[in-house]
Amino acid sequence: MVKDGYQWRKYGQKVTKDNASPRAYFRCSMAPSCPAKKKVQKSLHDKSIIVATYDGEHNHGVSNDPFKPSSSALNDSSIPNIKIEEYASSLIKDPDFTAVLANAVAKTITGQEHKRLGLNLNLNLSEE
DNA sequence: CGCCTTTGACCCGCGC
DNA sequence: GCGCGGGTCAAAGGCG
Repeated sequence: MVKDGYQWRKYGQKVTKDNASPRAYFRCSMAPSCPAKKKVQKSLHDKSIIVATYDGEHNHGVSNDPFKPSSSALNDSSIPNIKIEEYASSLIKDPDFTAVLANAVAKTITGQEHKRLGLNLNLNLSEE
């Protein structure tokens, strides 16, 4: 399972016609009524690429921001199977992620979360 | 003990 | 109106 700083609870899995790989559906479990949703599926022809589609925005604050140095998300427990450098570089090269990163940085500076809509993260991650 | 994943069934919108 | 495809629910079992 791919972790990104939020707590997700899987509520469904479906194999679609245009993608032989099963697609997983996640919902945010940190807040009781959080509209944020997440769909995870493998890329069509490169099975090592995991595509995570985020829908909606979180109602609640982010208690564990994965991009903050003080966060434990990148330090030890979240990504046991790959190198952090590979993880970071694969994220940084993605334009959509850059927007998220910018938002996260802006939030650490301003203390406010900026509005953002659905986004697509193409993570070069291995599946757990 | 509580939260999570799993899995099949159900539901809903759309095209024919 | 029916069939199909995609999204969600909910019960059961597992793991920390």
